[in-house]
Amino acid sequence: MNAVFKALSDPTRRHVLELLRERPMTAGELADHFPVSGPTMSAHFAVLRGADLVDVQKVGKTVIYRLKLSVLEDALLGFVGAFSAATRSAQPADPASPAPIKGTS
Amino acid sequence: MNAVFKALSDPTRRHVLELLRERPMTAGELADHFPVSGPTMSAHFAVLRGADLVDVQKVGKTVIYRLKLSVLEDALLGFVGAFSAATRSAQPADPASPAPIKGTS
DNA sequence: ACTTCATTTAGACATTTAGCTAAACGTCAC
DNA sequence: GTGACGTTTAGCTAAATGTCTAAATGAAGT
Repeated sequence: MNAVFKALSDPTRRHVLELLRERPMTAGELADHFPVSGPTMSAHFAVLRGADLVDVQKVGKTVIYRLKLSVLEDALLGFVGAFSAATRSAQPADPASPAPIKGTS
Repeated sequence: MNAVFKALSDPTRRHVLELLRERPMTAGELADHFPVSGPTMSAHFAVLRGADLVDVQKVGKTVIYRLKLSVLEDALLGFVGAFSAATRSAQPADPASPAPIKGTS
């Protein structure tokens, strides 16, 4: 899960995922969308693979990348979901009320 | 939004947010949960402030941090939400079907 | 005023990261 | 097999990041 957030911390990689959201694409096709070198893109792909966010399929001399949506959803929804769930009942969020602080008593 | 994902890329900072999910806490109280120095925690807090993920309130000689849930939700749900929405109608995700690739034709 | 406590700032250091070029690897077409 | 193409690996540099200790700041208590 850490790997997923690490992968998402780079704008280029997030954009790659957004492109893959529409349809699977080859490495070269993805790379065409960015002003960086091929090897740099390859490194980004490696990070996405390391986070298990993409599936790889070699077809001839091209490599097709495919989004693994469930992994992305599990990580992000799992994380933010815990917050929302736990907060529907607590968290006054009122700037005027100091709210109890423990430990510094 | 980039700042939010950058902030979330570190496990310590994610853990801080999870602690703040329960209730607001002072810097020192938060720091007690981690095996790193005070200044290191202060740097993490600065990143969270930079991402606008926390509110700060100085009370006497302590500083109270408060989670800004809406910012977290907007970033994460906004991002993953676009994926899920766009995908409910497309994305076969079937390993057996190559799916059409454009550009390499 | 002096001290003490909570937190941040400053400065240093090691590691990681994103980027590059050049070279290697695999596959296809000839 | 040779050459071209798509992609990755290797090796490098510059910048960013996480960590530390020491020092500065600010508020409270004596």
